[in-house]
Amino acid sequence: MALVVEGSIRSRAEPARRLAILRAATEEFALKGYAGARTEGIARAAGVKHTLLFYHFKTKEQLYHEVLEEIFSTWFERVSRALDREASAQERLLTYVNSYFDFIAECPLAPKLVQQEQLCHQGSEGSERLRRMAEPYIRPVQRKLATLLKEGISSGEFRDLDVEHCIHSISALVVFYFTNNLAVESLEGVDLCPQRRIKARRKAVLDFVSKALFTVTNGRGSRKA
Amino acid sequence: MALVVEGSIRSRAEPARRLAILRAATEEFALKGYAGARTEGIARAAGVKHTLLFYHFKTKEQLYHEVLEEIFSTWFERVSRALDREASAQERLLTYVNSYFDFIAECPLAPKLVQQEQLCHQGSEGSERLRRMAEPYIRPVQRKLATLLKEGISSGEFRDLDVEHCIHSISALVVFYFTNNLAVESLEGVDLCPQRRIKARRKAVLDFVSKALFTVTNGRGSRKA
DNA sequence: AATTATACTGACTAGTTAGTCAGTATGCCA
DNA sequence: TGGCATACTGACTAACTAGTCAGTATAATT
Repeated sequence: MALVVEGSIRSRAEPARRLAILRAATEEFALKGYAGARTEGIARAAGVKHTLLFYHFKTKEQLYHEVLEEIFSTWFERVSRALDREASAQERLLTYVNSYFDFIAECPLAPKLVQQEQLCHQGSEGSERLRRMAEPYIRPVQRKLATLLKEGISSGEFRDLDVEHCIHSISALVVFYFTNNLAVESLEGVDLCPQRRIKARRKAVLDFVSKALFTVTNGRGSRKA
Repeated sequence: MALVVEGSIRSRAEPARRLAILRAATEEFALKGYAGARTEGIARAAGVKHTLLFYHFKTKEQLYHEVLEEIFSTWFERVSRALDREASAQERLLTYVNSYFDFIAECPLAPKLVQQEQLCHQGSEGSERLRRMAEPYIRPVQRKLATLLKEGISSGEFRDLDVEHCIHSISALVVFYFTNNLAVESLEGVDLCPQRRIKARRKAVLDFVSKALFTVTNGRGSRKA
C-alpha cells in the first residue's frame, strides 16, 4: 500500500510539491546551467519522484522557463518601485542601487541563473530565452535608468559620463561580488561572517558609485566607518 | 602495445590537432560549463575524431584542467608585468587596469570559463579546480594589488577606501561587460561595431575607476595607454 | 629490414538522461 | 453509487555520453 507522507491536509490551490520542484530547479539551474542541470537531481533535491517533474511541468525547458520568469518578475517589481519614486536624481539612484543590491543579496541564485544563461551563448547572438525577458523586464528598467542618469547630468548632480556604460558599471558592481564566491573567499578569508561581508560590500558599492558619479557627495553613500 | 603514458620527453613539437582540440575545448567549456560540455562537440568543432581527445588527453577532466591552466598562466603573466613596473601608484593602477582589460578583450572566453567555474559551486564551498589556480596565480595578483592600493592611499594619491572591496570592484568593471552579451546588446544595439564598443568600454572603465579612486584626476583616465 | 615511437581510427560498451505511458490513490460533486 | 478530476508512481526506452581497446599508418632510428 502507498504510504501517505505529507499528511492528509493538502492545499488544493497549488500542490506543495510543485513549489518544491520549482525551488530545487532554481538551484540546480543556477549552479549547473540548463545543459548541466539534471532533472533527476532536481527531483532528488525536491524529495519527489523523477516523473512528477513531467507531470507538473511538461518538459525540462518548460520548468526552466517558469524559473526564469519568476526571478525576472520579482526583480522587475522591486527595482521599478525604487526608480519610480519622486525624489532627486541622486536620491533615486541611491535607492535604486540599494534595492538592486538587496534583491541580489537575498536571492544570490538569481544572478547566477542569469549569468549561466548569458554564458552559454557566443558573440552577439544572445540567448533566445533571455531575449524573452528583455522586452517585459530588462529594457524598461534600462530605459528608466537611462532617463534618470540623463536628468542627473542635466541638473548637474552627476558628472557628464557615458550613460550606457554607466548602467553596465552599476550592474557590474552590484552583481559581480555574488557570482564570484572563490575570489571573494580567497580575498576576505572564510572567517568573516556572511552578514558582515554583505553589509561591507553594500557600503563599498554605494561609496564607489557615489564617488564616480556625483559631483557633490553628501554623507549618504560615501562615509567611512 | 598501448603503454603510451608520457615518459619524460616533452620537447617534441605539439601536434596541430592537439592544439585544435585545446582551442575547441576552451570554447565549449566556456560556453557550456564542464557539466554541459560534450566531448563529441569539442571533437566536431576541432575537426577530429572523437577518440583522439582521449588519446591526447586521458579524460575530459584532464582536458579541462589544461584549458584552465593555460588561461590562468597567460592572465597572470600579463597583469603581473603591469603591477611590477616602477611608477607611481596611480600610474601602475592604470597600467594594470589596461592590461587586464586588454587580456579580457582579446580573450573573452577566459572570463566566461572562470565564471562558469565559479557558478557551479554554492556558498563558501568554492571550486576545487579553481582553488588549484588560487595559490600560483590569483592570490599573488591580489596581494600585489592590495599593496599597490595601500601605497596609493598612504601617499594620498587614492582616497581612503576599503582595499579588498576595491579589488572586487575593479574586476567587476573590467570583466562583467564581457560576460553579459545580452545586456550589452540590448542596451547598445547590435549595429555598433565591436571594435568601437570595446574602445568605449575601456574608456568608461578607466574613467569610472579614476573618479572613484583618485584624489586628483589628471586627463589620464580617459587616455589609451 | 626490423624495431619503435607517435598519431590516429572504427567498433564497441556501460552508464546516463529526458521523457512516455498505463495505471493507482484520493478527494469531490451529483 | 458512480463518474470525473487531480496528484502521483513504477516500469520502461530511445538517444546520448565518456571512455576502452585492438589495430592501422607513417616516419625515424637501429
